[in-house]
Amino acid sequence: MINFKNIFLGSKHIILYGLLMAILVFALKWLQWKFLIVDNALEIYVGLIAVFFTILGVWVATQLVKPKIQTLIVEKEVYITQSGEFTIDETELKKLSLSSREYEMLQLLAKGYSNSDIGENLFLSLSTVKTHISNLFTKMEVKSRTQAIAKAKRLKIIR
Amino acid sequence: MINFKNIFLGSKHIILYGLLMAILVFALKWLQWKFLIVDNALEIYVGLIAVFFTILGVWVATQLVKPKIQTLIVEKEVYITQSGEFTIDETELKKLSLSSREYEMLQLLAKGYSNSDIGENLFLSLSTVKTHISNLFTKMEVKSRTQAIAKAKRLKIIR
DNA sequence: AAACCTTTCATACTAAAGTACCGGTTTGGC
DNA sequence: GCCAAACCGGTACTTTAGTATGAAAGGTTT
Repeated sequence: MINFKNIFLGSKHIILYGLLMAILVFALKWLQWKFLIVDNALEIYVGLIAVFFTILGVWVATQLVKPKIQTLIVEKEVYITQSGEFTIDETELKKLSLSSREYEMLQLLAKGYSNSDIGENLFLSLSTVKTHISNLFTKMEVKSRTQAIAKAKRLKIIR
Repeated sequence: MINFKNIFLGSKHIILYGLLMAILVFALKWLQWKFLIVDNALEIYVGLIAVFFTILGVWVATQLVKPKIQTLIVEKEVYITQSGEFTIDETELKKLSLSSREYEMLQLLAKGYSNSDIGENLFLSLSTVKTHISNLFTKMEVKSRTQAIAKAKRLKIIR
């Protein structure tokens, strides 16, 4: 996991700090100019003191400050075998955009019905059954009823 | 999870920093003014500078310290769909007394293979495949490949 | 109203599946 | 060695499946 905070503090922070120091120096210089209260030696001295004690502060802190604790939550996947409960994959089913008759054909196909069986069951002519099944195959991109059954089961669109 | 620290450092941090610097500048100016009049107190001035920058250094360091990562493992339940615990009904399979080739045919039938597909796969002639499948149908007491597939799945003799 | 999809049915045809019967080889058990 | 079963392959035939194309009725959407 990327720690944005570290990146921020690791590089930009230091740059920012340096810049602020530079600005401070210039600000002091400007103030010095403006108020003509001049004591260059003192400014340099104070600046060195500042830098030194800043570094000292950092060093002291790194030696004494307790390390921060960041909690990283890791999800461990526990697999639970769910017995039997079959659910139709509605997403996959909608993708195919089958008509109701076509889906009906598919269900009966999977039951092992022949074309004439289906016709007799749904009171349709053999021609009609063939037409529906042919269209079904086109939509499912298969070439035979057995392929249709295999694919339908794989996609979980029939039980 | 929202990291308040990032928000703080992201925008308010800079403002705070600026404010601190402004205060510092004015403080220095004030001190400079004061101790130019009260000359002997240079040590106090430098001391204050030292203290201030030490604190600043500590503060910077605490911001820079790399957080120690504590890993917390949380269990997440994942439901895996049926296939995990499918077992072939050996009893039903033995009842049919299929030969190894016949059973092989059945498995490929269920995959949606055509007779010629099977032939090419197993390096058998179409005639041989037909013979095996025909014998398979007789043993299974079915009349078509789709019926064979349906029955085989019902009896749980194929996956 | 026109365009589109679904459903129904038809004919004609090709491709594949399935049956029946045949011959031959191999393999494992008695 | 013999027998039964499995295995491999073939021919011939019937049946079923699948494709192509068209047509008509009904519903929905634009």
